[in-house]
Formats: sequence, structure tokens, C-alpha cells
Amino acid sequence: MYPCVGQNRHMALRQALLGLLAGRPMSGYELTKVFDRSLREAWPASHSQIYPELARLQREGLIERTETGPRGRKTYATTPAGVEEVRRWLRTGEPDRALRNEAALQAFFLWLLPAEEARAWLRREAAHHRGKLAEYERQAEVAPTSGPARASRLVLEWGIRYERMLVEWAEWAEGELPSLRGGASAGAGRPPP
Amino acid sequence: MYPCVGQNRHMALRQALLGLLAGRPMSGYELTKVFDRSLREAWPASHSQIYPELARLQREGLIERTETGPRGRKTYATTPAGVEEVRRWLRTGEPDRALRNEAALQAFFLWLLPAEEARAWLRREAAHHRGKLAEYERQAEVAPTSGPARASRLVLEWGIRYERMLVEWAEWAEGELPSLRGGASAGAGRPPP
DNA sequence: TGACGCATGTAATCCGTTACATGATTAT
DNA sequence: ATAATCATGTAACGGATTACATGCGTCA
Repeated sequence: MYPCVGQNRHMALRQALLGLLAGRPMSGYELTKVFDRSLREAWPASHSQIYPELARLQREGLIERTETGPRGRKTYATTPAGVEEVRRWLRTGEPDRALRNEAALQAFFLWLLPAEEARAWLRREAAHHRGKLAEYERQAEVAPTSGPARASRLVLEWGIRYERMLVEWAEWAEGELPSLRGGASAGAGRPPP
Repeated sequence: MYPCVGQNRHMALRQALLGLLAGRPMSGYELTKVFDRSLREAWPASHSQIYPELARLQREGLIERTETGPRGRKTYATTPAGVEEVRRWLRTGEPDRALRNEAALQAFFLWLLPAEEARAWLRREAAHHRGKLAEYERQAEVAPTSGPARASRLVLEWGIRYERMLVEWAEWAEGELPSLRGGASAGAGRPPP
């Protein structure tokens, strides 16, 4: 009857918070900073999302308050149920792999620009990802070589390969540009001015 | 005073619709199918989003009705202002590059699983992307080699390189797994059961 | 004493998904 | 007849962003 009763399908924010707190107890403020420093590229989240979610997690018994610091600072830690919930999430079926990629979308419509501007777009793209790549490579140099924190190195490597791939793609695509305005094959549409 | 007056910042859906209609006039129903076939991997959209947006675009004079088909079918085409709007979008600054990647997020917390299960996770990941890769490579074989429709080949190549990258990453990460439970470096946190 | 960083929250809004709802045409 | 497909919409809900709002502690 009810295909999707009560439970939401997404909620990755909860598990991310639980996962971070499984590492060590933290306050909402600290979590916000960790999100912004380490998880921003994989799952951005701001304090206005984090604070209410922490309250919910506490109400559901997945985390608990440990101590109260100076200016109303509240430190949280995972309960055993909380850690179990992250594990359940990691074990259960496929993660949501839907992407929303504005740059790829723009590439799809590059044929609407005159060749000169399409080339400029690809060069901007390559430059951006070259910058990112350099940044990640610098981070990789100082990353720990073992222990749990090493998991973040796995994700960093993901980022490095991703950026490198995009630099190479943009360079390849620039070479392909001439074929875009070649013969009048399917799709048609007026050529750019 | 008002940092973000009235206007929305995102709205990539509008430009995607305009871009597709710049190729050839289509109905909402056709657009829905094209989205699902060609753009799903870059920018998913369902008919319940598309129909209202088409109405808005028409009200704003960026598209216009051309003909009315059999069962109330409404065909739209871009106006010159509409095409100009896509070009503006392509030319103006950086696309929004924020990603939301649940798989990468999970990788970040792999250390919470016993080694056996972490390995299983990486193998599932590799298998999934191997499947995608094969699918895209099949599509690439029949893709047109020139003309505007070739732009979709650029994006397909993006997909191919992306999936290949992820297969290789997962295989590499499997080799790195032992170092995850190595020394007790920063981050700490109890080891998995 | 005033600026900055720490620290926590709420409200308004927007985007996207899921579900609800309806009707016309074509093929079997 | 009736099922499938074509075809267009609206409503409810949830997640995420932006902006609003407040107060404590420390250091120059």
C-alpha cells in the first residue's frame, strides 16, 4: 500500500555524523569544521543542517551527550546502537550513485558555442581541475600512512584520480572539437553564430 | 543589501531544457525521455519537474509553443532569447562543481567494518563500475562521429573515463586495506569487532 | 571596549522525489 | 474490450541552502 512509509531513503547526513562521532566525540561546531575540511568534496553540510540532525540522533538514542564545555559547548559520542547503524548503512545494498554534474551538462551543450568559446570552456575546465589536483597531491604528501585515519587517504586518492581524469578528458575533448561542427548528422539544430 | 534577490542560483534544469530545445522542438513527454536516456547520468529530471518548468519558460518568453499534436501534445521551441540564455549560462563563470557522492562518503568510514566486509564493499564497487563501463563502451560504438550530436559523445567519454577510474580505484584500494588497521595513528576510534 | 572566533540554534525558501490524478490513442 | 503507451499535469514531503538571530570568551 504505502511504498515508502515513514523512512527516508537518503539520510546520508546522519550516517556521516555517526561515522565521524565513532572516530571521536565532538561538538556540532567541530563536526561542522570537519565536514568543511574533509567531507566537503564528498558530502557538503552546513551547521544549520548539522545541529537539528544531532538533536534528532540524540532523541533516537544513536548518540549521547558526554560533556558540556565553556560557552554552551555540547559534546556528543555514539552509542553502540549508533555505531551499529553506520555499519548497517555500509553493509546494506548499493549506495545512491546518482550524480548531478553541472559541468558535464554544460559539455553536452558546447556545440551551441562558437568553436573559440568552446575551446575556452575546455581550457577553463582543465585549469580548474589541474588546480584541484595539485591541492590534493599536496594533501596526500602529509597524509598518515596507516591507522583508521588512513581511510581518508583512500578518499583523497579517489579525488586525485578524479581530478586527473578530468584534466585528461578536457585535453582530449579539445582535440575532438573540430568534429563537433563537422557533418550534419543526427540531432541537427542551427549552428552557433 | 539583498545578497540573492528573487533569482535562484541553480536552475540548471532550465538551461538543460533550453539546450535540448535548441537542438530541435520537442514536447514535455519527449524531453522527459531524452533526459532519461541521455542526461540521466549528468542531470536526472522527471516529468513532474519538467512540465512546470516548461510553463515558466514559456511565460518568460524563452520558449514558445509551435504545434499541438494528437492527445493534447504540446510542442515547444526556443526563442532567440532562449538560445541566448543557454549561451550566457555556458559563458558565465564556473559551473557549480559541488558533488554529493554517497559511495565516497561510505569509503571514508570503511575502517568501521571488519576487513572481510570492507573488501566485499570494494569488490561490489568495482563490479558495479565495471558493468557501467561496459554499458558506456557499447554505447560509444554506435555513437555518431561528427555533427552537433557528437557533443553527447564528449560526455559519454567523460562517463567512460569516470567508470574506468573508479574500477581502478577500487582495485587499488583493496590492496591498501591492510594499512587501514595498521598502526594506531591519529583519529583513533575503537576498531571494528 | 571592541573585534574576532567559538558556539548554538531557527526560519524561509527552493529544488527534487514520490505519489496522486486524469484522459486520449493505438495495438492486441 | 482491454492493456499498454502516449501525454500532461498537481500535491505532499523532505533535504539543503541562505539568511536571520543570539550569546559567551578571549585577546589586543
